[in-house]
This record gives sequence, structure tokens and C-alpha cells, in this order.
Amino acid sequence: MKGFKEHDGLNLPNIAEQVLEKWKNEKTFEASIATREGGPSFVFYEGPPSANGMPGIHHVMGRTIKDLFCRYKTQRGFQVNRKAGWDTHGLPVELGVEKELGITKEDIGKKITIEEYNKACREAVMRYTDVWNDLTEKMGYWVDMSDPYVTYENNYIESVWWLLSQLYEKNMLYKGYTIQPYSPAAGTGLSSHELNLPGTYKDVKDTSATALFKVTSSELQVVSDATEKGNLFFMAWTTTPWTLPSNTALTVGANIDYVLIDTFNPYTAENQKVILAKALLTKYFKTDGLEAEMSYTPSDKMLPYRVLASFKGFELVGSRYEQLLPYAQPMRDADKAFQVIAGDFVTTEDGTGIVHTAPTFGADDMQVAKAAGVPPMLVENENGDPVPLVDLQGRFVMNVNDPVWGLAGEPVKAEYLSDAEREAAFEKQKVSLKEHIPNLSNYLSVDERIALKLKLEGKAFKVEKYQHNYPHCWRTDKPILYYPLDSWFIKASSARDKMIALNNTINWKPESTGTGRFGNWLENVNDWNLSRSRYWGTPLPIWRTGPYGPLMEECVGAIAEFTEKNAYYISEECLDEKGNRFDGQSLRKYLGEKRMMGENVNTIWNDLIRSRKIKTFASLPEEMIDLHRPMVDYVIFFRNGLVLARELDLIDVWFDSGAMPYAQWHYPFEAGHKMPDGSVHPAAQAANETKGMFDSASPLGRGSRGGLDWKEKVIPYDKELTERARQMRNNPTEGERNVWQHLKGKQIGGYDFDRQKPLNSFIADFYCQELSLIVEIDGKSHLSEAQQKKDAARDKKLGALGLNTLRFSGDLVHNKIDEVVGWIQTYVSCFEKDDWNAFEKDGINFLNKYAGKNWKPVSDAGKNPPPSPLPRGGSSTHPLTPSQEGELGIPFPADFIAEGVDQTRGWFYTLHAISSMIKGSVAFKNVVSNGLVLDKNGLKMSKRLGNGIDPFETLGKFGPDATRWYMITNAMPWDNLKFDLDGIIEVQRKYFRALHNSYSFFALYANVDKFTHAEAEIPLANRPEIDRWVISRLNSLVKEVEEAFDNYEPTRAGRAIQDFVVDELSNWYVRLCRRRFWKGDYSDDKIAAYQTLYRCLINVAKLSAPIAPFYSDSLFCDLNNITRKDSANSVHISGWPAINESEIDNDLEQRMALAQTASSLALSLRKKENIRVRQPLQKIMIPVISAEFEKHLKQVEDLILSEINVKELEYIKDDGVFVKSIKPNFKALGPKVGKNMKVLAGKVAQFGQAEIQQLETEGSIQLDLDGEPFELIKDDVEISTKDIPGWSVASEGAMTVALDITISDVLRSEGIARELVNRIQNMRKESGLEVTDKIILMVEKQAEVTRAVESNKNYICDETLASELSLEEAITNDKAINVEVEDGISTRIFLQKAE
RNA sequence: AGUCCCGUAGCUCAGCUGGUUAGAGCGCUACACUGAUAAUGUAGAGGUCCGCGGUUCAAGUCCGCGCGGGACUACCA
Repeated sequence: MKGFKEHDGLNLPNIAEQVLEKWKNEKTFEASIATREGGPSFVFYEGPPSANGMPGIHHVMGRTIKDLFCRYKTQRGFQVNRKAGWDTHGLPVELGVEKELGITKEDIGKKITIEEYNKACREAVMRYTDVWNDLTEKMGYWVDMSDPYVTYENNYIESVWWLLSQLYEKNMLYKGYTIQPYSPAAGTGLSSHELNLPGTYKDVKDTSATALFKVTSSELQVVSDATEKGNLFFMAWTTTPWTLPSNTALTVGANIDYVLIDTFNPYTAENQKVILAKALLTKYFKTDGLEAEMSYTPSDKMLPYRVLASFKGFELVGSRYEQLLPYAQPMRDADKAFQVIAGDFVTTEDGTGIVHTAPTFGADDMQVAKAAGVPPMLVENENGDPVPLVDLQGRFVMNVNDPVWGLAGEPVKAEYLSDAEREAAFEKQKVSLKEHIPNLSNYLSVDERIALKLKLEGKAFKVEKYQHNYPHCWRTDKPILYYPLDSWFIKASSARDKMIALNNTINWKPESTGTGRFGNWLENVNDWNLSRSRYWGTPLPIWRTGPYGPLMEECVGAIAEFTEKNAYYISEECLDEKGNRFDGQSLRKYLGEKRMMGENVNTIWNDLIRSRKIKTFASLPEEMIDLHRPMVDYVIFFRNGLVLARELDLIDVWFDSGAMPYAQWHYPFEAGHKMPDGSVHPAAQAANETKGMFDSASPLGRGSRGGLDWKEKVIPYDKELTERARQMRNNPTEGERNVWQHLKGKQIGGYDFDRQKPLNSFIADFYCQELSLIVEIDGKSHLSEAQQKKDAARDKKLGALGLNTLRFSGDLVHNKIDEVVGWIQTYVSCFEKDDWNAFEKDGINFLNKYAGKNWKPVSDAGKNPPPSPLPRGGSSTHPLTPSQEGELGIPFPADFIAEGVDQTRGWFYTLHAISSMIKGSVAFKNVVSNGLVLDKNGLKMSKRLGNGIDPFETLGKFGPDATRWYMITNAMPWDNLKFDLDGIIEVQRKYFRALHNSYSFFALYANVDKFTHAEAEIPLANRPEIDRWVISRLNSLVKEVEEAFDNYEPTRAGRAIQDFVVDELSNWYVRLCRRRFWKGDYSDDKIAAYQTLYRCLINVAKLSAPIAPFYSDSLFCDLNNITRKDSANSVHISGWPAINESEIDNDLEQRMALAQTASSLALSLRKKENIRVRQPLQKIMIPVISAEFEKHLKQVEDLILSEINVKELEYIKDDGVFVKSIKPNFKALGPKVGKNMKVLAGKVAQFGQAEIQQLETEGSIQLDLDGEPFELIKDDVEISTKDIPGWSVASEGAMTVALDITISDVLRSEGIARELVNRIQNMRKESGLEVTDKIILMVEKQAEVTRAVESNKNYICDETLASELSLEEAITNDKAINVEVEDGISTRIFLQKAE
């Protein structure tokens, strides 16, 4: 009979490998989903990683968390679909590609076409998919990688477009002019991501100026009065004096206190009055100045001043002032410029409390100015367009021309100048500034010159260098500017209330992330800036007319709309005068200009159409459509003589990932999808109809259900391939022509075949999509081995996409075309019947018939059925089939998501925002945000420090189970984890070894006894105390673990399991029960022991399966394969243990705790007295505190006695022999005595035995607490026995144990006998005897030993399985061993196996 | 700068609604145990509970202000 598997040692990596193999073979993952069919579903969303970087150890952490809850829910009976995904767009991809190609952004469109660039990105982005897939598998992350969503695929983008079009229809998408970080040196706007790259913020010293703006009018009387007297100024501070010419407003805080000061200009010494915030007065004036005489010369140290008036900021609002540097006037609403407005961003932390406001160069400035109706400083350029005073190169426009100081055409930051330019400028300055600065020593920046000019003109109060942190462009290292740029925005702010309300329904782990970080973020949501000026990403689907006519706009929400709305495509032949191909933008400009010149645009257009230079979109072959640049930039609309060209922006990649609940299913375009308003998208309607047709009529429905995701992979857009196919189509070989005669025109079963069809990266001779069939005709060249290898690889690859390839030799096609056609028909009928066995059978005949001579099967069709186009096991069980549930027809919202806490304002936000706006629903109900994985010193892992941990090495060395267990149990998921490999070793040693040893112990003896759990369960009532105890604990454990997992607290679950296994199961239950397993007959007690341990082990396997999926499965199978108590072949398919409340016995658990304490105390006493545990002692005594205590203790008496090797336990009633100690019960006393506690505690501490006695017998005692009488009652104190005079005593808490340490001769003999047994057992083991072998034993006579053997003969024989035991005068056998029984006593022992 | 998390023994972490002597494991030292044995038990050494203030009879725990580490967001005169 097969027994429980006995392992040599514990090798976790090996076990993981074996289990992985088993999962693959048995398709356990698929089964774990299939077997939950019909059950409730648990929706999980996978946050897509980017496959263009290597995975790190932190991914193991994040994915463990995701995985374990999915597994847990599966065990609880939920069906958990989890579709993998890849994030493929975005800057990191672009940067990687640029680095590789050695180009920069400026080269795109010059050295490399956008098309080539994007192709490179597309290839680069999936570079590490293999590595990722490998990690996914090795770490045991169950996610379906066979059909992942990929954000660059057309279907994905189409869904994203649809979402955007929804927002557009809700008027939530708008184009706005906003201030964004911009690098003039690089000529590009920067995303906040780029601004947050390391090293972008640098401490720099800039010239700061406190400028004086001359007040011209005010509604506030005091100010108005002062104005009339002249020389009244607002003080405003800036660290960027170059923005002062663009000043159009001053901003004050409405509730900030301001003061009107009479003083002098520190530079010109002119008497003047200034206004600034009261709180900042001391920054500019020393208090002594208040008393100083009101006179001043520039060399004076002390600036005298007087406070004339004080008022609130709002009183200043509407005051007017003189333009500080009147180089230019705002184009529009100039009359509303130069006034005081209020803004809530104003603080009194630095500056003057009055903020210089240049709406063209500050985000806050722009917002506050817009709200107040103050115009930005925009001037007209040569084209008549409004532009700011600084151009895109960072240079002042010509308007800003100062006869003395220059400025026009100069860069506003000196860093933008090259050394040579700077030198040249310096030379010029020497001349032009001679009047003001005779010996100019170095180049003066724009900031410095403006400050200087203000100083000289008396318009500056203070000029100084100021050190601050300023962002720099990470690529050019030059400072960035905040610059107004056109952008598209989502009006997220209008959905704020909804988002906040919905967020309150989300269960965040930890809660603080949701209420705090995320909540606060929502309170202050800004509109979402979608625009990115890049190349590799989802294009913004908005088409617009240009400045040459009325504005028309089109937001495209589906590919089909191009056709419906009559889109056109600019072909390669459509060139401008210089011979460059037109794109939408340039054509729009070209035609617009013609139109302005009065030409008939329609005529030109008609010529373009007629000459096929512009085609209708509808005429494009489907495979050409790629929703990326540049393709989409060639798509245009033409209305009323105007071209609508696409806005060049791409969208923020975060929108891509936030769209995944929809886009991963190509929502709303597929069958079964419903739009939020309940209607059905026309595309989905069509799909429904097709689906219905197939569903009812034939099994084909399933085959064709690959959907468009699948199609994208199969039919790629590849110009070269398409072209080659076209050529081949035009020049068919004779064989191809032969076959085509029989396939064309739906001759076979009404199925449509294509010839020379580009598929994946190949061209198939004949292809039928409905049949998922490729027919190849192999000419002579295919006879070569090399070619056959290639063919095999090709078939395999296409097979993976669900396509079958039938190959026919050229000869066959020429000579037996009927056979070939017949064979294709066989395929068709097998396909229709979904009967691949028949196919295989016939296939073998067929192949036998034709194989060998001309053609060998290159696929292994002879061995296996060809790759079925149908999901294995039928589509209903395929993991990728979304359960068509919920209102939208897609799994929505998610029950659970998990990512790093860094995603709070990333993915978590975009998911939440999009679903709030589109559906008015949360996107996820529960979210775990996990912390970072740091190195063991708490430092961030980075390539630079070289402190990263290679996940593969870790998994390989320690196995995924230990790694996962360590990560989960070490720290709460949301705390940062200090990752230390030693910690994994510890987990391995402690938890897994304890569990493994417990199993090995079980297996060893169960096999000896042939236990297979065949006997009926022995009723709990008939099992001994310790069994009931461990089962009670097990039930409590299940409860605790269940609660922890339900609350998304895996750490608690793991720790509970670990404590149970190590402390309770292994170190208590198994230890105390050892003898039950190997002593005596196969009795009920023994069976009970096996059943109990079995139950513990199998349930621990189930409980720990979510965290340690491999080992748990191995343990489960090791146990279950023999007993077959569970029909499941994997722990992940079996269910979750039920809690049996009736088996939980708190009383019993308490009793056992007593036993443990008592044993521990007794062992401690032995140690103190230096008495070995093997030496039996006569008695221990335990004072009983209460009847209950005694009752409890009696029930576990046997356990204690055997554990500590003592003969009897005596219960001592209180008869005054104990020394007692007393301690106040603070919790009870606190409310009663309050601040007298200290006095009382002092008194109680001084109680002698008499007082304690009195309290115990009378129940109370009168005390005097600083004059207040107080009656102390028994419940106010805790009394415990601490000592028994004359005994060896130890105590812990309420329990005290006294040990009788006298060793009688009998005890001593017994002790020696035990020592002997121990030595003999060791010898047995050393000589390699089986645990069941009987022995013959000889012991040499020695006074004490002889006595011990004689009086304990039965015991010794029993323990050592000796069938004979003889005492010998002298043992001569040279295999006898000299043993020292105890100090000074030794003998010789000989044993041999009894026959 | 703002928001949030974290700070307890050499290391990794517990410490419930405040209760007086702050715990566990690892590591270290010593001893013991031994048919689970690279396990286990007992004992020992090891603490400014990040600091300072406050509330309270009582603070590791609650509050305030700092410091250090981290994350995100923002960059503002």
C-alpha cells in the first residue's frame, strides 16, 4: 500500500518547482476558476506594470498581496477572474528608446520619422515580458497572462477614446491656456513626472527684488488720502524680476492685516509711504526705527518709520497702481490691469504679504487674475496672435526694449546663454551701462539689471540674493520657466463632490490613506491636464478647424465614427510644394491660407480626392488602421471648405491606466456591453446579433469570440508585410492557384478564405478566420530540415494564437487535389462538431497515408490534437471570459485592488476619477495600498546604491513560499518593509520547518500503523483533553484568520497561523503526544491522535494556502492523496475550513494555558536546582486560589506531570503557609480615589501578611488617605502567593509552583533507567535501526546500573523495544559501547537487532 | 511648502478603549533536553518606548510643537 510521502529534508525551492509543474499539467489555475462557475464573483483589477523595465523585489511584495486575496476568495467559493495587463505608453518608454537610438526629442521627425520612432517604442515596451511572465509564474502569482490587455492595442485605445468622448459630451473636456513647467532650452513642456525626477530641484541663488508699485487710487479712505499726498507704494517681493514687466496685478490676502508706513527709500533716501503686511513689518524694519528721528541718508544703518494706519486686505482690493515697467500693455482689457485683487494663496511667511502677480508666468497668478477679471500681459506678435513677453526660447520679445538696460531679445535666465554669447553680451553691457556702472566687472543678468534699474528709479525697497529651490530641466540642466501653454483639460473639479462622496464608500487599507492622503487630494482636485506633447501614447481624439474660419470640433469616440462621419485619409502621395507629405495640420494650414487668399478651396479639395491623394477613411484596409501617431495625424474631416485636423496632443498615460476597467474588455463595443445610460453601442449591438447567431446555430460562436484583442495580435498593421502579401497575391504559384480554385467563393461549407493573408509576422497561403485555419502549400524548399524547423516554429507561434495549420506538399496539391480538399472538409466537420479526437484519429490516417515520401508532419499533430481555437475546456470555463455581470456588462466595479501607496494619486485616483465621471460609481470597493520595500538598512533600493535585491535569486534560493510568508508576516502591508534576507531564512527555519516536521512525524508513524483515515471520525468527546484542546485552538484559529483576511489584514492572519503551528501544534501538541503515536497498539486513542493531527495539518494547509501557495498545496496533496477525504486535487480548489463553534472550548484553552505555565515554572525550578528532567521527582505542590482553579488544574494534571517528569501533584489549600503579596488594582481604584492613588499605592505596598490576611478574611480594610477615610475592599487589590517558606518556589502571575526536590533511591534508580533508555535509543538510531525493529540488549553490571535495570526492566524493554535484556558481568563483543550514564557512573551496552 | 505613514532591545516586530515590573522572535552567553534533533526548553545580558511640552491620580498609548526616515502633491511671490 502506498503511504504518506516521507520527504528527506525540506527543500522549499524544489517543492515550489514540483508544484508549479503540477499546476501546469493539471491546469490548476484554470480549474480554480472553472470550479467556481456559478458562484458569486469577486472582481479584481490588475494594475498594469510596464514591461519595459525589469521587475524588482517590490513587485513580488505587491503581487503577493494581490494574489493572496484572490486565492483566499477562491477558497471561500468566489469566482475570481484576473486578467493581466501591460502599461505600454509613456515617457519611460520614450526615454529608453531615445537612449538606445542615441537621439533626442528634437530628432523626431528629422533624423527619424514618427512612424519609425513609434515602431521602436512598440518593440521596446514589451521587451521584458518574458522576464515578467517568468517572475509571475515563479512567485506563484495567479493572473491570466494568456490574453492580457495591452494599452497600445487599437481596441484599448478605442475604449479610451470612447471614454474621452463621453467626457466631451458632458462638456468636461476643454482646451485651456494654463501655466505649465516648460524648458526653453529643450523647447518642451514638462510633466510633473519629469519635474519630480531626482536632481531636478536645485538650490540656486537668484536676485530677488522688493518692488514698489505706486498707488494711484483706492477706495479705502486712509490710502486714498495718502495717495493724494503722493509717494505711496505697495511693496511686493519677487525672486523672478524678469516677470515684473508682465505684472498686471497685486494680490493680497483678504484677511491679512496690512499697515501703512511712513519711511524712506533705503536707496534714494526719498521720503515715501509704503503698504505691506503687518506680520512682515519686522522683516524690513528694525523696531528701533519707530523711535528714531524721521530723517535718513542712504548710509544710515537705521531706517526710521512710523505706522500710520492699519487695515485688512479686502479693504485694499480694487486699489489701482501705476505700471511698474511700462514696456507693453495688455492686448485686451488693459483698463482692468494694474489693480489690487485678493487671493487665498497669499501668506505672510515671506515677502511682503502683497504678491506681484504676472498671470502669464504663474499658475496661481493666472487663476487669481482670471477670477478677478484682470488681463494677462499678452501682446500681439507679427501674426497678430497674443503672446507673452517671453518667447518659447525664453527670450524677451521685442516690445520689452529698454534704451539703457537692453532686455529685448535677451534670455530671461543667464543659464540659457552659451559662454560665448554671455561674453559678447558682457562686452555690449560694458558700453551701454557705462553711465550707471563705470567699471562693470561681469555680465549682468536680466534679473540683476531690472533690479538695478528699479533701485536707481526709487522703485525698489530691497534687492538681495535669495537662495531657494528651483526646478531645472532634467535633460538640459537649465532652469525651467512656468509658461502659458495650450492644453486640454478634464473638468475634474466639477466632479469633486461626487468623487468625495463616492470615496467615503471605499474601504481603504490603511484607512488613513483614503481619508487623509486621498481624501485631501480630492478636496483640492484641480482639473486634469491631459495634454502631453509626445509621440508614443494614446492620441487625443479631437479634430478641429484652424484659425482660418469658424471653429468646428469633432471628438471621435469609436473607429467606426471615422466612416460614419466621413473622415478622410491623406495618402503618401499628397505632397506640399517642397515635396513633404501633408499631414492634417499642414493641410489645414495650406487650405486655410488658400481660402484666405480667396481661392476656391473646394476645387482644390476635389482635385485631391479625384487624384486619390486623399482617400475616404472607409476605403482603408482594416489592417492599416493604427490609432497612433502618425496614422491618426493623416486622418482629417472636411466640412464647409474647412479641414478639421487632429490636435497634436497625446493624452496623459495615467488616463490609459485609469481606463482599464473598461478598456480591458474593449467596452462598450463588445457583445453584452451596456452603456451607463442603459443603451447599447451600435458596435455592441452588431456583436450581439452575431453572437446570438453563432450561439444558437453552431459552435462557431465560440471560436470567433476571440474578439478584437485577439485579432489585433493576429492581423497586425505592418506595411511591409502587407505589401509583400499583395505582391505574392498577384503572382501565385501553380499550386496556390490550384488550391484557390477550390477555396474561393465560399465553396467549402460556406466559409470565406483569404489568400496571402498577413498573420502575426507571417503571410499565410490561405486563411479562414471563422475556422481559425491556415492552409499552407509547401514546395520543394520545405523538404530541407532547416525549413521544416522554421515551419514548426511558425506553426507553434500561430498555434498559440489559436490557429491551426494544415500543410500540403506541392506534389499532393498537383496530383491529388481532391484529397486535399477532402481533408480540409474533414477539418471543417471536426471543427463544427468540436470533435478533435476524430480529427486526431483521421489525422493520423491521413498523415500515415501521405507522410514520409514528400511531407512530414512538422507540428506534433500525430501526438496531440492540433491547437484548438477554442479555449481548452470550453469557453464557459475560460478564465478570460468576463462574467457578463453588472449594469455595464463587464466586471465592474472591482471588489479589490492593491498597489503601492505611491499610486494614491496615480492609478487609484485615475480609476476613481474616470469611473466617478463616467458612471457615477466607485471603480473599486476595497483597496490595499502597500508600502515600499526598502533594503535592510531602511534605504530605498536603487541601482545606484546597488542595494537592490534580485527577485529571481531570492525566489530561487529560498523558494516563493518563504519569501511571500516573510513579506506578509514581517510588516503590515502598508508599512514599509525592511527587506532582509536573514528574515526569510528565519521564516524558513521556524514556520516551514515546524510545519514540515509535524507532517514528517505524522507521516512516519501513520505509515507504520497504516493509518489512512479510513476509520470513522472518533467523536470529540471520546478524545483526550489535549486533542480537544488543539481542535478548539484550531477552530479559534480559523476564525481569527478568516476575520483577518476578510478585513484585508494578511499580516494578522499569517502571524496567527505561524503562532499556532510553531507554539501550539509543534511545540505543545506534538511534543506531548509523541508517545501516543509510537507506543502501543493501533488503538482508538492512537487513531484519535492521528485524526487530530491530520485535521490540524490539512487545515493549516488550507489556511496558509493564500500566502504560501506552493508548500500548502504540496502538504495538502501529501495528506489528501492517501486519505482522499477531499475530492479536490489542489488546496486551491478545495474549500475553506468550516468553523465549528461547538468545538471551541474557552475553558479548555484556559486550562491548557495553566498547564503550560505550570510546566514552565516546574522546568525553571529544575534548572534552578540543577536537576535533570530525566530524573523523576516525587511531587510538586500548587497552592490553589479558587475551586475553579483547582478543577481546571486537575483536568490537565497528567499532562503537566508527564511533561515535567514528576509523580504527583498536590493541591495546597490556604492554611497560612504561603507568603502572599498584594498589588493595587489601579483600573478599579482609579475612578474611586483619583489623585490619592499615590498615597494609597504606598500604603498597600507596606501591607504585611497580617493586613493581607485581614483583607482576605474580612473583605475590606479601613485606610486613611491624607485625612480622607477610605475603605479598601478585596476587589480593589490583587493578592497572589509568592512563596512557601522552606520550598523551592517559582511563580508567574497568579500561579505558584513548589517542587519537592528530594530524590529517593527508587527515584534515583528510575532516573538512571531513563538515562540508560536514552543512551540505548541513541545507539539504536546510530546503528540505523528502524523505529519498529526489536532488539536484544546486554548491559554490563555496575552497582547502581544493575539496581536500576533490575527494578525497571519492563520499562526499559518497553521503551527500547528490547525483546531480551540481560545483565552481563563483562561484555566482550567489540561492538559494545561504553556509555556514561551520569557523572561518575558508566557501563557498557551492547545491542543487536532481534531476528 | 502641504498631506499622509513610520520611529519601542543589536535586528525584525507585538503592545487592545491610558493602569504602574514594556513583551515576542532572531542574534549573543550559559545550562539542559533528545526516536521531530540544523528542532526544543530554562536562565542571563540587552530599553532615555525619537525629543520637548501638555492633559491625567496614572502616558509607550491621548493632545501640541519639534527631530529623523519615507511616500505623494505642489512649487508660490
